Amino acid sequence: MLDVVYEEAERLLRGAMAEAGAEAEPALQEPRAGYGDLASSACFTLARKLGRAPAELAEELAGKIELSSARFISAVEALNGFINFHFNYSELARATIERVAAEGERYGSGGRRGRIILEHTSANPDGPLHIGHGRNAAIGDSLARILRFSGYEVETEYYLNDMGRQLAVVVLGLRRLKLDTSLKQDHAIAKVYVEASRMVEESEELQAELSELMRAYEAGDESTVREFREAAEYCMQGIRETLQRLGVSHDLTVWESEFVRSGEVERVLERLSSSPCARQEEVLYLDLSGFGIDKELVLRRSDGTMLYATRDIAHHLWKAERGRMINVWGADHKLLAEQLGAVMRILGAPEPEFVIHEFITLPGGSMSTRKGRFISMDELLDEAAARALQEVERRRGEKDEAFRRRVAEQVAVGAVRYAMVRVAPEKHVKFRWEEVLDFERQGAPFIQYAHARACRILEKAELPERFEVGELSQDERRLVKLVAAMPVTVDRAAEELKPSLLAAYLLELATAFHSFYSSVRVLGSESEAFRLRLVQAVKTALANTMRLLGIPVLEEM
RNA sequence: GGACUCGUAGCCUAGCCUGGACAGGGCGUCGGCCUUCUAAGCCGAAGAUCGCGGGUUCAAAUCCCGCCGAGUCCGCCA
Repeated sequence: MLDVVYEEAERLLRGAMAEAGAEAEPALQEPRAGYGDLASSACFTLARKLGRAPAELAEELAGKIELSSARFISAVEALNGFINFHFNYSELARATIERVAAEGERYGSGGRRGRIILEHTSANPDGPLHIGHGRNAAIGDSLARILRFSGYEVETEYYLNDMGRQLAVVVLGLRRLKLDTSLKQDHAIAKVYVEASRMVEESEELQAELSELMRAYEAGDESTVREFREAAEYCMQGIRETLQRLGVSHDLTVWESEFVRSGEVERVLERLSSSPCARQEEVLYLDLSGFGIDKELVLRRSDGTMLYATRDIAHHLWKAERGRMINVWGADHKLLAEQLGAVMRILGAPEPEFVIHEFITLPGGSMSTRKGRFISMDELLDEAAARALQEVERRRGEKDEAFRRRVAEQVAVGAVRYAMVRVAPEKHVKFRWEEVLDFERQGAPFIQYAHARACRILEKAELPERFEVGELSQDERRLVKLVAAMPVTVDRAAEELKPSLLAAYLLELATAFHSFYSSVRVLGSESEAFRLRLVQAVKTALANTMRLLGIPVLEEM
């Protein structure tokens, strides 16, 4: 809705500039509080160009703006060299409320076109997802939801690294250790992995067996392949369970080994070996210094076997056929991301886009599945749910246990997902239990509560067809503007691949709603009809945006 | 040592790409608000040399250079 208002302001401003013979970009921006609803700093640019004072120009242009044709802009003023626009809130309120009502669950969706293959999570099948993987999954899944809502056809992919040393260690461990079937599958695998890693470290014999195992798997030895697949699948069952709990799913699981077995990796090597960047010494490698990457990229070992990066090139060539590639990767893969981009350019293929996130570290340092030093997502969710349950019991003791458990779980999932996505991905996070588990802070529960409050008002009255828009309060204007801003915010999040924008948006909308809720009554008030419709619109905007971040939408809590 | 990312009040964070009006929030602290739609809420107060130093500009948290601190990577690992 706000896009229409922006266009109108731009049209008015351009008209005035044309009349004054002073052309410049409209430079529209969100003003600071107290300076209207929309501002333009175009006069500063013009001032330089024309050698005049910004304030004087702003006065002149503001005077030339013709408001008679405007629908959503009601006033314009010049101040400190800025041109400030004021919205016609009764008009904007009516248009917004009607549009939200008409579009319902689709409000905020866009008409973008194209196919995207989005890779995220992709944790090694050697144990449960830890909180670092959780960050990846939350960002990736939110992006998938956002991009779909924007109109793209999105295919999400879990790239399964089955050719690494990790899975081989697990397989070796399974040959001589008892699998603890009392544990959740991924945790049972982790236990084997930790123990087997230690054993391998201490025994040269086992190291030899491990190398042999990896060779046999790459060669496609039938029984070895079965062992690897079974081990990986067993672990993946546990991982998928956790992801499901978080509301995360993948359309495809792509096994790294497929590209070796299909011969794609071999073909990639042939194509690359004729590149001017290719060097064949004991190993085949690419000199990528022409792309600003000093580190050479080894493609084939002296024993003829391939490396992870080589297989990933084949993987990306396959993906390139399916659509625009977006990868959500951890910061440890930054160099590989750059190298991959360069190689795709060499091959004349489209380059993947990356959303790189920094690490979550524990007080003692970074996490390691191999050393058993990590906090799993299961642990985090259980802890969050237990803590949420205490809160629900304290507040809603009168409700039955099923209700309390369901709400606690949904609050926990929302809190965890929100916490993972609200911080910009490039920020390094130091994990502290108190921060994730503190529901007193603004976060998902605060947002879920705003939605529940809206529901409780709406369930007590019929939604009126007709409504009068009178003079709006400060809170009502804020709500109208925010609801109207939802589609442009979603569109920006999709464009910039930033789910965190929606996290910030939700917080603002929930804050405005809580403030509105405490300052005025809806039911029984003079403007009941309008307020009911406004609450309905806020509820829709909240719910639609919450779904994009995978935050459970609660009617009651 | 080199490359990349981050550095905003006691703590966490937005804004930085696309430079503009007194740097937004939250936690914590202090003080108020439950006989009316759920107080997981609301209202108010105090709290910031935007890491440091230089430069560009009418204007710098934002752009450029240098330095310091933190994280990550720099394997014929994945």
